[in-house]
Formats: sequence, C-alpha cells, structure tokens
Amino acid sequence: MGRKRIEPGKVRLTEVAALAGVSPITVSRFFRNPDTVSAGRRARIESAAKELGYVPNLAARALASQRTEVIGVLIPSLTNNVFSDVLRGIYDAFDGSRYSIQLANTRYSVLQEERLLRLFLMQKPAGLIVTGLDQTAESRSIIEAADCPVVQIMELGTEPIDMMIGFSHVDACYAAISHLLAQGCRRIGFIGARMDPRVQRRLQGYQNAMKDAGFFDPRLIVTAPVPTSTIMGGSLFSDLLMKAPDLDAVFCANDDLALGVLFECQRRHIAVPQQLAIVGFNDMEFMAAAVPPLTSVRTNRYEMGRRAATMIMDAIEGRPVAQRVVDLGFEVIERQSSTLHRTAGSLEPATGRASGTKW
Amino acid sequence: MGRKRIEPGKVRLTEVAALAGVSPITVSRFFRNPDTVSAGRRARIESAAKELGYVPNLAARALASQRTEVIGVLIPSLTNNVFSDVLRGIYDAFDGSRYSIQLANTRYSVLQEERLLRLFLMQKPAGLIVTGLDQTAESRSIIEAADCPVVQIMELGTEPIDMMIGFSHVDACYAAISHLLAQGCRRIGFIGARMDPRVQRRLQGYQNAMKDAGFFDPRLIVTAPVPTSTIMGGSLFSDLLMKAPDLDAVFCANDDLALGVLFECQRRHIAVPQQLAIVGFNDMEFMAAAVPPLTSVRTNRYEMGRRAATMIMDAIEGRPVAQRVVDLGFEVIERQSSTLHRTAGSLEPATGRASGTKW
DNA sequence: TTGTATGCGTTATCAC
DNA sequence: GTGATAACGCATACAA
Repeated sequence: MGRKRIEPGKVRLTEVAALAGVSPITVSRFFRNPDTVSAGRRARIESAAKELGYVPNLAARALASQRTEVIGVLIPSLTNNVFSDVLRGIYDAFDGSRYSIQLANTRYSVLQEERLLRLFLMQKPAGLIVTGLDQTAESRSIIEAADCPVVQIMELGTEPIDMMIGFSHVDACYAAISHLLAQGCRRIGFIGARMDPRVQRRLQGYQNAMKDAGFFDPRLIVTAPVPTSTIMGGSLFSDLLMKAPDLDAVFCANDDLALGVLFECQRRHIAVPQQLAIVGFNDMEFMAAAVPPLTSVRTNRYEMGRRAATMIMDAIEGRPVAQRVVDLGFEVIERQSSTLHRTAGSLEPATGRASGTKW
Repeated sequence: MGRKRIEPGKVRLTEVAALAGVSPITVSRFFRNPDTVSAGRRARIESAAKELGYVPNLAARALASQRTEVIGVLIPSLTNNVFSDVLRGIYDAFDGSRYSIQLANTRYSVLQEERLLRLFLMQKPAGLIVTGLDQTAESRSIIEAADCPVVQIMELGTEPIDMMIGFSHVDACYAAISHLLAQGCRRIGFIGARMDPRVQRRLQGYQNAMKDAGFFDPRLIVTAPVPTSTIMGGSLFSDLLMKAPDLDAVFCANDDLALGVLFECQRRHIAVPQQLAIVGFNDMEFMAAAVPPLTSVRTNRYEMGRRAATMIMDAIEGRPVAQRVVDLGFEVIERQSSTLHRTAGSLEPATGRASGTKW
C-alpha cells in the first residue's frame, strides 16, 4: 500500500538546498525573486542548482501557489492571416515576461469555445484573451469562474466582460463605403465569405451606408458561408456580376477576396478602377503591391495584440488599467483601385462600357 | 506556522466523493476513464460533480501523476503562412484528444528555441514538435532531458532526434529548376528573403540544378535577410533585373515573393510567361488564382502537421510507429506562368525582346 | 470493481 | 533576510 519511495536521481528544491546549505524555502525564493535572497546565498544556490541540473516543477508550483502564469488565448482560426498579426503582437508583448501563452482554436464555433474555456479553467489561467463579443452565456460564466483578467479583442462593444480592445467593424465598413460614394460610385457591391460576426457587422455597415445614401439594393450583396479565399473572391465576384451587371464598385469583406476580384478583373479585362473600383478590408501587405494598388481599411492588429497583452499583465500585477475599453480605430487607405478622379454623374453607362471589353 | 485551513467553498474530488457516497479515488478514476467505474456509481458521481460544479485541478493531477498532457510546439514564425497550415493540421489532429497544445514562437532564433525548450521542460510535456533540423547541442540535450516523444517537422534528415516528418527542400527546389530548364529557360534567377535554413537548402537545390545543367551564374542570385513579403518580391526582382537583364525565368523561394514578382512584371509590362517565367514555392491558395496562374511547388503542410500529431500520440500511447522518418514529398504544380511551349534554343535574345516593352 | 495509505515538489504562513 | 511546518488536490501502488 502507499506509493514507492523517492527516486534517488531526482533533483528537487530540497537537493539544491542541501547542497547550498540553506533551507528549501530560500531556494524557492531565489527562483521566484532572486533579490529577496542575500548575495552570498544567492551565489551558493545558483551554483548548486547548476551543478545538479535543477529544473523547477511547474505543476508543484501551481498546486502550492494555487495559480499559474498561463495566459489562455482563444482565436477562431489559424488560417486567417488577420489573427497571425494579432498573435504576433501578443507573443511579442509576453516575450521575456514570466507568462506563457496557451493558444486555442475555436474554429468559429461558440461550442468549441465553451469546451476550450472549460479546459482552460482546469488550469487556473492567469489571464484570458478571447475573440469578439459573442460568447455564449455558458462561456461567460466559465470565464467568470476563471476569476482572472480577461480581454476581448477584435471588436468594440458597450458591455465588456472585463476589458476590451478593438474597433467598430460597422463604422470601418461604413467609412469604406462612404469613400466609394465620395468617388462617385453608386452601384457598390458587397462580397463576403465565412460570415463570422465581424463580417456580419461589416455587412451591416455597408447596408447602413448604402441606405443612408439612398443607393441600397439587396441584389448588390453576395455572400457565402464557406472559408474566405482568393479563388472564392473571383467566384463571388462573377456571381455578383450576373446579379448586377451595372456594378461600378466592389467592397470585399477582406483582402483575399479583393485580390481574387482583381485577378478576375484582369481575366475579364475590366479596367480597375476606371470600370470598377475595388476596396478590401484589413490592409494586408500585398494590397499595396498589387497592380493597381488596392484600397483597403487598415486596422492595427499587431498593436491590438500587443496592448491586449499589456492590459492583461497590468491587471494581473495590480497596475491600474487606464481604459477598460480601448478603441483602436481604423483608417481607409485610399489607393489607385478606388481613386476615380471623376465626378458623380459622369459615370459610364451601366452596361456597354466605353472600352467595350467583355465582362 | 503552517498554512491556513481549507477554504470551505472549495470543491475537490473529496467533496464530490462524499456527495456521491464513494471514495475519492473512484471519482478520480471516473474522470480519467469512466469505463473503469460501475454504471451505478458512474451516474451518482456524474450528478454529484455537476451539482457541486467540480472542476479538476490539472496542476494537482500533473504533480501526482508526474506527467502532463501538454504537447509543446515550436515554430519559427507566426506570420509566415506556411506554418498556419501546419498548425491547422496539428490542432485538428489533437482536437478531441486529451492533449492540449502549447505553441511557442522561436522567431527564427536558435537561442530563443533553447530558452523556450527550457520552459517546456519545466512542464514535463507529453510530447514535443519542433521545426527543422538545426537545433543547437544545448537544445538537443534539453529535448533529451524532456524524455518524451519528439517530432521534427518541415525537413528531412538522416539523424532524427526521435521522429521526423517533412520533405527535402534541396530536392524540391532542384525539381522546380529542372522544370524551368525543361521549358527551355537558361537564365534562371533565384530570389530569396529571410534565408532561414530551409530557404538556404532551396538555394542549394537551385545551385545544384544550375550547375548540373551548366548554366550556373552567381549574378542570378539575389537574397535579402529581411522578412519575406510581396513588396520585397518586387524589389528583389528589380535588383535582379539590374544584375541580369537577360533573365528568362525567376524562381522565388516562396509564393509571396512570386506574387510580388508578378505584380512587378505587370507594372513593367513584362509578359509572363512569354518574356519571363515565374515559379514560386509552397503553392499557397492564391497562386492558382493569379493571372496568369503561377507555377509553384506544392508541399503537404496540413498533412505534415496532422501526421506529426498522430506520430506523437502513437508514441505516447505505446502504439508502434510505422516509420520514424517520413518523407511527405512535394509536387511541382505546373501552371501557365512557366509553361512556355517553346523549344530550347528558340529563346528570344537576352535583351531587346520581341515585344519591345520596357523592362 | 473498489478502497486505503502515502507521496508528488512546491509555496503560504507565521515566527524569528 | 531566513527557516519550520503544513497544506495544495490528486494519482500510484497494492490489497481486497
């Protein structure tokens, strides 16, 4: 009965303490905060630890201290490049800190999110970063049970669980459409794929802008529930052209779709922006390199990740968090793909465009 | 002296056991392997746990069992899309399993890698997935100390630490260059950025192929240590044109660079593939959508991640691992950007090309 | 299938 | 600044 005795080769705090001629708790202190140990013992402990090849046991530490240094991060996709920038910000900010990141992929599923949160809960995370505003009631209660600082990223809302950093997707898209309207575009299409909550809100912004301008037409909207891609951009654009051959601009819910639209225009010899203006969303790196350079809505994703991380750390370590809800804003980067230099009213006729190219 | 008593509100195995009328160890068994508990008790335990809102404590579990279900994954970049596919494979394979993934970003630094491995070691990971072959001796000894299954991914070598899955970057690039040579190209440029070990090996494959064909010329190689990007592709291509104006093809060490080259060609009115063939590497989704569609070397990154994960799980759970070194191969996807339909020898002169467009 | 006894390696607490 | 003691919550080993 009982359990076998200690293995002889094992190196614990105790062994280091014995070799250094101090008590275990002093070694423990040394590893967590060297400054709290006198210089003499510090040196002895350090060399003893090195000599024995001591490696702290995080599980024992977590059990004894009743907490961890794990930050749980939940994002909906590993493929969507949008999140890689956010992640880079998060990883950069935590780099060199004592915290380690545990990344989970919800796959755009709120149920997966619940399941993953439950998993995090078992670890007693030091902090949580979650994507978006649309957590289920169950998810929210799990988060509350975790009893740690939480930051919601990517969006903006009025009722944060704890803290929040992002921007308004409705406003950002509204601004993009307003830009197109200001360029004289009237028949502005909307292309969207995946249709996660953030894309839905961009669609809302589109609808608001078009209705406010008096040009709303549901036939101008083409969406698909499938993952977004360049090829999908071309194919949705083709669908859109069938429904609305008099199109003079396309807003794409993200840049991959916009790139696909651009290629499809090249294929069909549609002149951009003369015959069709294109606007994307996210301002990925390739947008500026395209021919013509593509207009997009820039969002500060890296900064979002970075600041989410610092907000978490500030909260954990008891520093005052200046703002609990941070609006990072956005910027419409106007490039050649939507810069028409034509006045409203001088638009080419809906069909039979000047160049006579096939659509 | 001593420590404060148990908080009254806390729910542990003991509390669940008391309510269910069984011993704690039975509850423990129920949570790890429900089948080992009789149906009657199973129901009682389940309802008791739900009633009390019991959440297992992973730290206590890890301490008592001397192991965890954490799989450490080390990748060099979060931005490079190549890894998002691999990660998706890894996450998909572990999804639903009892293992959880801890992702670390080495930023292409072997020292960071060492540091992160040391961190993993403290957690007693159940398995490790590391990128590439070029771990330092120190890293290797840390990995050995971790004493768990290890898979090296992305490349192929003869001396795996434990297991390995990937493909030969040298061979893959050699095949791509061979394809261009077969198309009649002779002045084939090489563009590379970042120059991590895998890009270095692709360069090696390029050099081998060009030397074997008797067309090697160091002026055809342009590289930069900076991160890869579409814009960098255009700019390196411009540099290359200065050094070798008689270029008839460009191999790009990755697809982002290739896209940049394509756009630069559009900008300079260089006809692809008639005046210049383009080949990329990785076969990202957008390559097929481009105008013209871009040739690339397809590598099965998703599958690589997925199988690395199953290899790890097999090893952990004592199932025999069929192959310890798995070659996933590659495939040159020939598309219009490099399909010339011209015979060797009928090449346009190096300068003053038929179309007379400006370079 | 179920229970008993014991140990996992560390830190919190309080005293010096 | 340093140390003695007890507790952290669970799983292992063995017996029944």
